[in-house]
Amino acid sequence: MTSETTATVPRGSFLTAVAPVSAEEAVTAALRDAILSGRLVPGERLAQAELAGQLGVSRIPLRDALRRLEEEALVRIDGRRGAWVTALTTRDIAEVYELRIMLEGRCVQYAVENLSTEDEHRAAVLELSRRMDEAGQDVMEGRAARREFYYVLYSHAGRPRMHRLIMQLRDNVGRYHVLQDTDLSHAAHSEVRRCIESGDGEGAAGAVTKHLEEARDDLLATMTGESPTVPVE
Amino acid sequence: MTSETTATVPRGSFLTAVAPVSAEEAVTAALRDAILSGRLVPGERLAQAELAGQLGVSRIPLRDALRRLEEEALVRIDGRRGAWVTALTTRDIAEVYELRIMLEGRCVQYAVENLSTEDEHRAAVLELSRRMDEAGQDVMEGRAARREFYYVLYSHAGRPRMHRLIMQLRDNVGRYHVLQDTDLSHAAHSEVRRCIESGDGEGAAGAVTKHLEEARDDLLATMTGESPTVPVE
DNA sequence: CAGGACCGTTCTGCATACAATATACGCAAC
DNA sequence: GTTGCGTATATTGTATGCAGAACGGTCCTG
Repeated sequence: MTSETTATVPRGSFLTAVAPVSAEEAVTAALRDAILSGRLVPGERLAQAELAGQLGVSRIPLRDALRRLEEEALVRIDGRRGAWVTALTTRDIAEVYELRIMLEGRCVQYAVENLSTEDEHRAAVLELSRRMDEAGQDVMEGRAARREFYYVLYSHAGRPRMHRLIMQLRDNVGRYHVLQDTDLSHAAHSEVRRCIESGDGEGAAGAVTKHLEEARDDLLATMTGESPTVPVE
Repeated sequence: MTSETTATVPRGSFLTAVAPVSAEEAVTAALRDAILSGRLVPGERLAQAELAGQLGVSRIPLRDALRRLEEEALVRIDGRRGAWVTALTTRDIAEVYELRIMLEGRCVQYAVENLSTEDEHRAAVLELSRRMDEAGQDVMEGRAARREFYYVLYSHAGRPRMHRLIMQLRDNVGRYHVLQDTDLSHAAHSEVRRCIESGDGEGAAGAVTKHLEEARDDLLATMTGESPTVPVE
């Protein structure tokens, strides 16, 4: 009940997976995927009528999707003037990483500690970890595998708000990474996996924190040299 | 449509921003105020047509308002079944306070440090602090004053995401407080004010953290004895 | 008498249509 | 040549109408 329904949305310029529940949800997923994958670049204008026509829906669910993505900070809606794909400045990036470091360290610690007493869940998480390591060849596939791994891992922290927040922050900065730090990430993820196996929550927190600090520094270093991320206006 | 209804809606208790902008924004403010003030209690059903009629607008802006409040976790929308005012469990309360403690300690420290070099802004914040102390007689007025004080204070941390997040978390648990901890709060707020005057960021962080821990314990103690906060279904 | 299925009602989600506002272009005045 | 204003266009926000799903009640059946 997941893949066959892609035919419901016709001329999908950007469209990968469609949720079969409501039009708004399908449009949200399509636009989110387009933004995260980079097909819709930061600063790009999002015209309601144009997108609605491309996705084969009315403007109402599309507006709802834009508003939802605005709450996820992927889209910026400015009064009656329109909507654009959010463009982050280096200051924004730094803030997002500061929040991630605060939240993810704590979250992964809770998750690892909880998993130490839930063998079947831990096995599933470790299976995702293994798949994450294997899918390192393709760039987008590796990114999706990492996202799913941490999504499931953090879901075991027993803190839904924290979990949701972290994933939003991840998605926000993830599209800015140029993806050449795979080896660096690989080491950090292996460390996290060992901590899951040994039930070392604090160790996992330290590994995640260190990994995030390195990723932040790496990203900020690449950004400072370039143009300031497409000023929206 | 009727011009009279627009006058009833605003109720701009805290000056967040600007004047009469859109119907959706007015409806959002009205519903948010109703939820935070307790006129709409947790678990209450929110029917679109009924609320739209009461507020004098169509169902479209009202739907938008409900979706926005859902993102603020004040409303829960369940598929095609309807919308309810969010009811928090003790576990939810604990998580929200854990997040607040993590975020607000850091945020107030940044704010106080930044204010130490911006005299005019610091004066404005201290003025709000004074007004907060004076308006302690009326319950709702005191709550609004506290909210505005921390809103403005935290806005000087230079971290808009953190600021927005904190205010959402505040609003979520604020409506559950029974408001008899005013003297306790008063001492904590005085401590924060002294730290603002002296530029002691770490001291402010400690005061806020301690205050939040006490407020959390107080709220959880009152909730455990009572009924489990209106189960939604 | 209890349980389940059918049907009417009610509500939500979506599409279409209309109104209002921001933007862009052209023209005139300085 | 530049600046300010007025009009035309484009785009968003909102209202109304319609289709489909969820809920409640009633009737039928074991």
